[in-house]
Amino acid sequence: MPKLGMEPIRRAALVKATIAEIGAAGSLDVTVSQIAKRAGMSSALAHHYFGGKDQIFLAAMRHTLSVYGAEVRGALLMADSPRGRVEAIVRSSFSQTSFRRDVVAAWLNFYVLAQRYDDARRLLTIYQKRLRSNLRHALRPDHGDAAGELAERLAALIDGAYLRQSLGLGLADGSRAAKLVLGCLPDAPPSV
Amino acid sequence: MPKLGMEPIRRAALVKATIAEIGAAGSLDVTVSQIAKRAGMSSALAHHYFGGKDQIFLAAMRHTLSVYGAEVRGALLMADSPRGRVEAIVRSSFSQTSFRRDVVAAWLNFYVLAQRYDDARRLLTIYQKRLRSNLRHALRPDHGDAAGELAERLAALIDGAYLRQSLGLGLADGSRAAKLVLGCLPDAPPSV
Amino acid sequence: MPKLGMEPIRRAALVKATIAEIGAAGSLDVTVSQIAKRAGMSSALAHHYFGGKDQIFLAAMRHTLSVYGAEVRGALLMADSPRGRVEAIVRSSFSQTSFRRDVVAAWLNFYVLAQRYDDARRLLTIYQKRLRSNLRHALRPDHGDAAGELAERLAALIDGAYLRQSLGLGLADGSRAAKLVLGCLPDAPPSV
Amino acid sequence: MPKLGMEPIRRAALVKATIAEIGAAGSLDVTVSQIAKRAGMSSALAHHYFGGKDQIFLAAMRHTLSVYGAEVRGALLMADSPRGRVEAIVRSSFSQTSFRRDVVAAWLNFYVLAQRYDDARRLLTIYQKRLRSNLRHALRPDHGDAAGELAERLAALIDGAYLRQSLGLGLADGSRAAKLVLGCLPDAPPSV
DNA sequence: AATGAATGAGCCTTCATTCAT
DNA sequence: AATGAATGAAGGCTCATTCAT
Repeated sequence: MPKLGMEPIRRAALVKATIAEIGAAGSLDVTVSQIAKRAGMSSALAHHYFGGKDQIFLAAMRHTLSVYGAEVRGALLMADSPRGRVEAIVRSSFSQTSFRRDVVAAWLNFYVLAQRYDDARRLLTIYQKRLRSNLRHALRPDHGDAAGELAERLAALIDGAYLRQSLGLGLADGSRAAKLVLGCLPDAPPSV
Repeated sequence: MPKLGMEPIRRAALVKATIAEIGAAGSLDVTVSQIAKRAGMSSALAHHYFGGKDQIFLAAMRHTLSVYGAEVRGALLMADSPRGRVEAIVRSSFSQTSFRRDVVAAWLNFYVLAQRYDDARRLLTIYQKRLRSNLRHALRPDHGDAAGELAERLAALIDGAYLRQSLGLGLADGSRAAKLVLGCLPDAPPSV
Repeated sequence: MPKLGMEPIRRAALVKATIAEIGAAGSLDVTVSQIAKRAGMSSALAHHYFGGKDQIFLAAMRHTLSVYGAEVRGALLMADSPRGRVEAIVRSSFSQTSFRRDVVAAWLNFYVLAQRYDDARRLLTIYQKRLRSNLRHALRPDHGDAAGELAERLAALIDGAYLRQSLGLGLADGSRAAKLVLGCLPDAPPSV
Repeated sequence: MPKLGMEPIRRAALVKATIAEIGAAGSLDVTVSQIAKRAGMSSALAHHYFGGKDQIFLAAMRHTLSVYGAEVRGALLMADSPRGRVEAIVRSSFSQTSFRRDVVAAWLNFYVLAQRYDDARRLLTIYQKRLRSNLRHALRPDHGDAAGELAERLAALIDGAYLRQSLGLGLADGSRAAKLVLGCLPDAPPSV
């Protein structure tokens, strides 16, 4: 029963299915047919809307990172102190949307994708830069010149926690992961 | 002209070639033929010695992690203070053998492998446990009860730095990465 | 906003687009979508009007051959001597409408089509017969019993020139091709 | 039962099967699997030896034209007069090896292939050039300056006869085709 | 009249793996 | 010890065709 304006619906379904499928397989060795099937359509249609497997992956990446970005921005709006802003960023990283098993597995594989496709690398690089930049700004008021290095460290810690989670070892609880990361900050601002 | 004792030589060549090939491709999408070719033999022989592709990958993982482990042990022998031991561990993680572009790429893909094969997961889990354990022991004298959490944090930082390196963003210089990680430690032992 | 009498317009557009597309591709490996796009409509509509790909091809063939046939008839009307009639036929074969690069490429592919579809073979067979018959009639007055063989030879020469043209080697100039063909005729009628 | 030195055997079998298959289908719409099956092997092996479909086609072309070329050269050796040399060339073109139904169908499709691949075009162009050159040389002694034009004409006639044969109309008998072509020559040398 | 939506079927190609030598 | 030969299985992608609107 074909209707009009199916495109965005189909694309969204495929993106969602892609993440789920990568998560389930734990790798990019996922067939377009599997993805399409999970999304409830034929593989031909998936090709029709995305043009190819790579672009499906790319779209899934973009989606994942943009959802994460939106979550960070949302959390930042709620924060009312520098320290609160830092915590908002870190907690967003371990929210229930982003720290789910399959999303983390997909995220890990995006790093693999980035080794092959410039587009993917660019996306991840931007994400890394933005994360550090957000942290730096939030850290500056309390930590001054140390903000840069601290941001770098927090960011690396976040990624490290993700990696651990991907092994299924972690910290299943996002809030414990957040605590581990935040513990890295000097209790009191360096000056004053 | 059959030669004697070729087996260990062939296996070593294949393991080395596997890491190089994964590094070059940036993913596990590497054919046995490619690996065998780089190792200077037929793909049939590679199968003969390892039984299958998965086992080649596993062997490459084992090799990488065991080299790393040996390096850590070696560095620990040289250290003469608790703090020195911590630094030894961290520095080993960023040594020129382990922090090379292709080795890091391979390492990243081992995490992907771990999603699929229990053997691989076990290897990585052991590595993670041993790393934390080593760090904990080295930290205990100076940091007491905080050692556990600090070890966790240092370990995550190391992995995070690797991830960054895999994007080619890093810290090409291992010593800078080490500094970043070590900076996480309280300058002075908590209790004096 | 349905329009009336669109059918002949659409069909004509599709036929024209088909020849152009075959000419551009140099083969029958042309998708219905390509044809439809060039004709400014959806592929579904092309199917609606023609029923299927084969029939689109057939229609393009019919059109090409019938245009050629019309041109020959027109030229014959102008001729006022037996020899003139022969020349008219030959010149029509190399007219600017028929001897264009893409039309020749399409024509070549019609021979391929004729290997597969009886309808196509029938069309080409009729064209061949008619060409020979026209030539024979025009040759009879001057060449008597030799007319049959001469007709056969002229017809083969024409096709040979087309084949050459399809390689892009030709005789880009149709008039030179005509001269080559006509040179085959004995300068003076055999008897008298 | 794998043996050594299979490559030339396999390649030859594939080339032969390709011509047969194209001949049977009447077009290039032939799958690698069909060809491989007829040649008694898997399609994977066909790819292994040729690298791809196009190259299989190219090889079939090369083979066909080189067999034809060899036949012409052989016939020329036997001829002992200029006129005999001309006849040798023409007769070779209609020999039982070259004028078979399937070979002619394949030959026709090579012209189609030439529209797409430069390599194919080059092959056919060379064949055309060589044919004309051979004819010119053989005609020169008897026909002097007219040799060029006569050669052109004979060559076109030969191709035209092939085209007719491809429709299944012809001249099933090669010797009648040869007679038709040779009849184009002035009975007596122009100057005596 | 016209089209976007949708799919089943099929093809080229790749690859891990096996086997006889 | 070592390899060329060989294949089954599978995947990405294309396309003619149909259908509901």
